[in-house]
Amino acid sequence: MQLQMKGISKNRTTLNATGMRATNQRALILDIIRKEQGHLDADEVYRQARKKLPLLSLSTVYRTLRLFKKLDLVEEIHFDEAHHHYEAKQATEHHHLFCLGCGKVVEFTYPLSHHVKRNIAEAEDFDIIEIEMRMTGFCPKCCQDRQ
Amino acid sequence: MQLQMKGISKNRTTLNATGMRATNQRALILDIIRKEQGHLDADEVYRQARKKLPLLSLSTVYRTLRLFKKLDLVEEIHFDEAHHHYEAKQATEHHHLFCLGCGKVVEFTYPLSHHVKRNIAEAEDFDIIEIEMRMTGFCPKCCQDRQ
DNA sequence: CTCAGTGCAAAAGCTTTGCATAATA
DNA sequence: TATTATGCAAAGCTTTTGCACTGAG
Repeated sequence: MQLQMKGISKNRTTLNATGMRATNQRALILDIIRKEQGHLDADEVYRQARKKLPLLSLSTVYRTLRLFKKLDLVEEIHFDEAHHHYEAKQATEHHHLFCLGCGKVVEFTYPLSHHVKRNIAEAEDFDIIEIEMRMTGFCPKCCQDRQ
Repeated sequence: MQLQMKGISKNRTTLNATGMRATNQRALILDIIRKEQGHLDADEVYRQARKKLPLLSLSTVYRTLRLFKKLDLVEEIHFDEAHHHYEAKQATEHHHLFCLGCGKVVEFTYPLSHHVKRNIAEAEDFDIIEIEMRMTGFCPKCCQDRQ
């Protein structure tokens, strides 16, 4: 069986390039995460994916997300909530603003990496792989509502 | 029943000041988090606390940590692991380095807040409450081991 | 054809909740 | 004494795992 959807075949190529098997499930999940602007958690990926692959199991979603994370295809973000959120790995470094009022997530770029990586890594003799800056606060709308 | 331990009575004062009841459980948990340098998770707090209060229940630990977080007595940190870690609220802004090899956590200070808070908050019209920078990588020892 | 990947169901964490009891103010 | 907090047990969520079956290479 071959799925014929926009972007899917490109994803198959991506998957093949990593040496792992390009299954429909994996291609679809990668497609969903790449198309989606937001920051999906496992269950949201699952619900979206089942529209096209109704037999898909939640375990496969978890296994796939874990795999993608290891392969650096997706990034795991840690909000206040106990569970994880995922987004497609992007070229440009960006960070997250989390609104305590409405839960909205805003992405912003900030040239932190080069500067901090050099300074902190030297200071601490650490080999830095990743930087994640998470800011919480209130978005304009919620600022108003609180007054 | 009154516990007589170093620091506990001071914690009772802290607790009373917030308007909530100063129970032995709360005083002890606050004491443990304040004395501990590391970043304890709920279960670690529980195990330590039971040495002195053997009947303490894990639910109380969770309820207390949630309360302390709301009262701004502790800070919740998000590592890769799915569960939360807690540390006593500190005056100086600091961030965390997490070693992917051995799991060690290093704290470091970096004057990020003032600069970023101003710049990003303006850019995004957000009212920033908190900044958390989390870096992952390999500590000196694990760097060596990997070669 | 072979082995990696999947679905299902069950288990394993972590965290929250309901309720009777105990302790604080 | 009037609430508030606790302990226990049970439930709720998110995530992982075992195993037989399916499908990609």
